[in-house]
Amino acid sequence: MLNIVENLRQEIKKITAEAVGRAVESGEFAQLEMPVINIEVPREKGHGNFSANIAMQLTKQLGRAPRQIAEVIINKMDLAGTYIEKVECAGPGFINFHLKNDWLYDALALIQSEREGYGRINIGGGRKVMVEYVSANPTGPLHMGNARGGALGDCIASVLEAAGYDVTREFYVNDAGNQIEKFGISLEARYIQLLKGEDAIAFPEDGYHGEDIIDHMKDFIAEYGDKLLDEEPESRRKKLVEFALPRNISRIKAALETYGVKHDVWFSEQSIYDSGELDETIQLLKEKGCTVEKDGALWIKGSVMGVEKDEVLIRNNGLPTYFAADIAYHRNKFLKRGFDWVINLWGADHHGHVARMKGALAAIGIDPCKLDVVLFQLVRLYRNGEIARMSKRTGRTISLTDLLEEVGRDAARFIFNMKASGSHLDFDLDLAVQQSNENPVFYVQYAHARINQIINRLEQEGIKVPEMTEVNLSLLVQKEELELIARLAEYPEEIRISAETLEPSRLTRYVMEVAGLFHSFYNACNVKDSEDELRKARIILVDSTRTVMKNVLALLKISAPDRM
RNA sequence: GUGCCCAUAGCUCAGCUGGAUAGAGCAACGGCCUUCUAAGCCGUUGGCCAGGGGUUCGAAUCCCUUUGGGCACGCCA
Repeated sequence: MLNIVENLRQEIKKITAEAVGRAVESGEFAQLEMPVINIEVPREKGHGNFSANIAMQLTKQLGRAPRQIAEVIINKMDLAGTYIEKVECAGPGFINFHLKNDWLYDALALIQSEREGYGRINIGGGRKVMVEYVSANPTGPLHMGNARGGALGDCIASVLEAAGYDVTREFYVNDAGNQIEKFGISLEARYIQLLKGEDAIAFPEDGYHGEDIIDHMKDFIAEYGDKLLDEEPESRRKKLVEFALPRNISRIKAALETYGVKHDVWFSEQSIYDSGELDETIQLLKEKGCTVEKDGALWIKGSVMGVEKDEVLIRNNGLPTYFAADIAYHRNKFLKRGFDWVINLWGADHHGHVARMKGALAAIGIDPCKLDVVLFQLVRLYRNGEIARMSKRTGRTISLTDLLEEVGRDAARFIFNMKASGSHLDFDLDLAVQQSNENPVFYVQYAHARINQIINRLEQEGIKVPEMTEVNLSLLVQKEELELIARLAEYPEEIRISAETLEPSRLTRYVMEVAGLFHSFYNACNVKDSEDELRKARIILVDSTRTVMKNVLALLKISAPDRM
């Protein structure tokens, strides 16, 4: 539950503010308005562990050169009882803080005591947050967009859990409305075609042309034969949907499970109709004067949503739109179920929906800031250097299931989380299964396996991971050792930033860096054949590295193999 | 046409709320295995941060603009 880096930052902030305060008291500084103090980690190693830019910020107010201001502040600092070794003024007026190595040793001790809990922080304070993701159209199999959204949403949820939120993972099942109609019509057409020949009925232009529709009907006929041929079309379609929809949904569930994605709630769109919440919401909008009738339809005014155009809520055929249901659904999330924060993952092609959704929330009295929409760019698959669309096995569009069969869950989850959600993602199918240094998943897993083998080998020789009380960590002084520890110490901070930016891609990059630093350490520092005391200290470092890598990979739900 | 996203090394991408000399990985080139896993490590080469203006002590980062990509603009979801 501890974030060492953040604690240090706060401490340094306080020391700096107090020093400025003392300078004002003693008259060395004129009365001033304290700016927000920024403490950052400098890129350049020689610039210390932390750096403050307050002297530059004060130049205008004080009318003095920044370096002069910095000198005064440094002289007023009280460093007793801190990790700070020295403070110096550098460059145009930065105040750089250099820390004693003790902070690193204490970080290692923290990892040893927190173990699998290391990295967890509590910026969430147990607040209820919903992450709604995948929410694929249940009329067909999961595609690459769902695959990226699934990996991304699932990891966002995990990151928020690690950051101290009470997270609910939700799948919105679009089992109502127009596309279910279309699904029924498509099934019906295939049903008749299969029984009476292709020419018996024309397949609807805007129907679902996928092979899976035909497969459903083949199975239906195998089980029930032609008994629906003479049925009323409307009830026939209903029965066909009742047959096929649950099959699709359970297939989606199965595919997601293989993928390591498990939603806590499968929320049915139809239930919004059935519970009366849809009518309630529309009534509410009417009462608030947010709606207008024209051309036989009911519209929500663009003006109340802060967007240009009005949007249809109820069509002139009396049926509500998806948007109307979506407003009611979001009202349910916040008001009926009391979520403090809702995060939706949508493909970038839905971006047009964001502003009006937030606007509609505002119209029904919900703070739109409580809704965040993470838009992710679409995925392009490559095989043999060319864009791949079709599965080798099925000859159909590549589904999530096909992808998992081809590259496996670890590679899929890792690669989908390597890039920021907003950037386009090229997924190289060949690379994902390559067992080489070009494949980042293997690079990371190899590092973990290597660590594990070091510790195993030592244990076989009767050497165990020592207790902290019998270890002198200050023997760890080599560059490779210190850099590795420093990065391990930053894990809770990485969680914080990932949670705040909703970017789990930070963590895949982080774990790659840790792997890299470990490999460097491994090549520079021998563990097994070191002198006794040093070996103990190095075992602690290696074991801590294993803990951190395991924790990151567990969070991403990627396996951490013991040997490779 | 209007709106949103994007543009950084040959390629794929980082760069947190503006900070000091712009970073990784891959590719290319040169080294390192009788020693805990060479699926590894070390080193070298490689950049007018798309162009132009502005804001300021300071800009890849913020604002404006041009160009070049992607997407959305339906009584679809």
